[in-house]
Amino acid sequence: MTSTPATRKAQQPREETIRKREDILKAALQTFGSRGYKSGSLAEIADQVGITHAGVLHHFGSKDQLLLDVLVYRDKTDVAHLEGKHIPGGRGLFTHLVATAALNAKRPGIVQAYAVLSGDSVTDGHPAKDWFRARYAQLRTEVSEALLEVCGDKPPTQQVVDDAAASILAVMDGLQVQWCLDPDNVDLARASEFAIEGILSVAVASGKSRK
Amino acid sequence: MTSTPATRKAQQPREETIRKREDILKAALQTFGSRGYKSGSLAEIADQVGITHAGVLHHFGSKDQLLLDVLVYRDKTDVAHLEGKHIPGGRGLFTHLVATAALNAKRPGIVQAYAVLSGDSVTDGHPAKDWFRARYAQLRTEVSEALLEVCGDKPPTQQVVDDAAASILAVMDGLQVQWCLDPDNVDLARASEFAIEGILSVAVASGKSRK
DNA sequence: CTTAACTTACTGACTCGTGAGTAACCTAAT
DNA sequence: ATTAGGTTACTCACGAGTCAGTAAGTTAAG
Repeated sequence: MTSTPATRKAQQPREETIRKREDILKAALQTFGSRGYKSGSLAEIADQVGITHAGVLHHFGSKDQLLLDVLVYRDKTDVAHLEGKHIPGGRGLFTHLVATAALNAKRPGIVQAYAVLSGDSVTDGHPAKDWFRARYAQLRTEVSEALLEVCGDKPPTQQVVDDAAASILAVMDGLQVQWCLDPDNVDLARASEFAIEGILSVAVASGKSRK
Repeated sequence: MTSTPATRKAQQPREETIRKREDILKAALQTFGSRGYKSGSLAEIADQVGITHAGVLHHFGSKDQLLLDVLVYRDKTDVAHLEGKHIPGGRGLFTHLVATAALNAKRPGIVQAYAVLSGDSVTDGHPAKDWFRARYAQLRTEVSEALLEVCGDKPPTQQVVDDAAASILAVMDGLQVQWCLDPDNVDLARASEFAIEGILSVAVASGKSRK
């Protein structure tokens, strides 16, 4: 099985193939994002890149695997357009989140995909449940750390930090759902900024007022 | 065709039938809530109440219609256990929301159903999209009105009211998703209370500080 | 009160469509 | 010559909706 031959180099696929795979990932994000995982068919994805559904399976092995690959691809490209490789910490994280919300208001497809797939992931036996759990756990940690940094030597209780971190992510996600359903009556960018800054200030204040 | 005989009264279905229909609705909420709309099959629902999928269709006509009926049923029972028939206004609304969050932490099934179905609803052509849109619109209005009432004669701007209302609903929904994925690391009740009170206080303060 | 006419609440069997995965084969590049 | 990147042609499974029939109840007439 694991006969990875040391003599043979890992055999990177051809340039063209890499591009093709990326095309498939884009198409899959589009399809899963707008129809959901179960309803999004391999055939529809394959169509978009001009091959058959069996061709897609050739590259990704199974539908489940494709979904997982789509998710990491989506994350990778999302971080990619940041100049530095990594998300900032401290106050910068929160301005970054606000900026992301503003950016998102201009790419409904991405927002819909996230709303659909994160909701999807809480169904029983969903293939991406672990992925989403881990992702949220990591995001909460990052936000918590940034929050502590902002508070300096007057940190709030651990509970407040945890609640604030979860709440900030929650409000962003929840607003995206409402915005997808009713874009004319929800101002995604503005409401996100209001809520993030609000929760942040309450959390920071909670630290300052401790004796 | 339209020979509705005036002589015959509208013929309410039998007691037993009403109970059966309710059983089906409960089963459907369970199934759609845990598997999603597309994956939840009529056969699985029918099994739970000891009939066949054709029997379910006899009562509800189509799967789409069943989903819609499930949603109104769920809302109805949710409000039912409130002593007064209607949700309170003013400050009471917010304590009610906090109480609901605490209650929800004890009924994971309901929470999962809501998380799954609201996410589901933003997919293209989803049968319950309009229903959810209308529901959120109404909830936002109710929260906005309650917020204005709390602020008294020093109301914030309309924008702040709108943003706060959407944010409060959003944070509740978002926390539910995170809690479904990772109940050990998210305290649904506590975080909901923190966020609701926090957003509320920021909004109220925003009104007071206006000149 | 009984019987006939009708309705309700189903079942079982079927159709029609869809969709993932597989296997065999083809073709072009290395 | 071999492998990567496909295609065509399947299979197998599932799921919604239709339909004919049936058993049980309901209503009205004699």
